[in-house]
Amino acid sequence: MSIAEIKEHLIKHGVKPSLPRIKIFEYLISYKSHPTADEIYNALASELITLSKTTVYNTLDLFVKSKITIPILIEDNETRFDANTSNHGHFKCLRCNKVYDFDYDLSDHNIKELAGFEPREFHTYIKGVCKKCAQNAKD
Amino acid sequence: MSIAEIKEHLIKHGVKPSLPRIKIFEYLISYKSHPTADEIYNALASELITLSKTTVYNTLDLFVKSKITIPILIEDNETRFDANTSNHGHFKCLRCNKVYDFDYDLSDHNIKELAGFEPREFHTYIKGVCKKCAQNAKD
DNA sequence: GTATCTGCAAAACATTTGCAATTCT
DNA sequence: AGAATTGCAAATGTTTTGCAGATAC
Repeated sequence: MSIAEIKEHLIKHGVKPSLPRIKIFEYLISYKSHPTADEIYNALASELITLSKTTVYNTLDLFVKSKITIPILIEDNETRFDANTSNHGHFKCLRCNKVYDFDYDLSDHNIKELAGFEPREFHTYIKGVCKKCAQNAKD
Repeated sequence: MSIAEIKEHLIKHGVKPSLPRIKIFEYLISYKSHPTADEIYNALASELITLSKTTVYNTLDLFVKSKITIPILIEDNETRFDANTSNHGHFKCLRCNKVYDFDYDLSDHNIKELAGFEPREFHTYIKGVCKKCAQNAKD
């Protein structure tokens, strides 16, 4: 996604495309590392030298409310963020702590017990050991 | 589960059955409300008048390590706990904030993209509006 | 020129840590 | 006594809030 496309994307979802907002969104989509607010702040602070963590938090809150970013609650002491809002799963490696995406659309599965509930968001998380770490352990 | 059965359950999983531990575990299984550490503390403080939050946290950590309790990370500012360790899903109502269980065994579904990953824990969360709240909105 | 956006400093809140007191065997 | 458990007080770390200054339209 180019800067122009990011701007359009933000505007389409009612978010005024200020520089911090564009940069934060760009970071989310180009690194796909599901960063924390702190990681985003550290990554961008050298470029946006007046950036504050408050703005990072404000911006992420705005993105979540505007449905262009979803919070990933896979670890209890940190919230991670993902600009891929399509239904998919997250896999967290217990060794290297990286968070990977995987294709899985929970909403595709008809969960009979939900009868009566009106679902809005679907979240699928798996924890375990990733391929790389499992391989390293064997070496 | 009776007190005697709770004791046995704790011992079987390597947890010495002290009074705070028994009471905290009893609270988890009898209320099934997926309480936070704070809610557990408030519920038990009047009975166990010397109870501290540290002990609640220590005990919950011990339960999680001993695999007799799982942390529920459905909300970013709170960790909830569930003594039902079988694979199942959680539904959080965005209106009344209650967390409900539903039958869903993610591990039953063969997730092809996981090839190479070694899964250990499966978590399924859905947010939306529960039956009761949806009904009230119509009244 | 008014509304929005940004960012500093302080506050809030859940959780963790260090360590001393207590309990259990 | 010795080991494990408990609990107070302080620290930690993330996120939120109040408000003032900057920016945009």
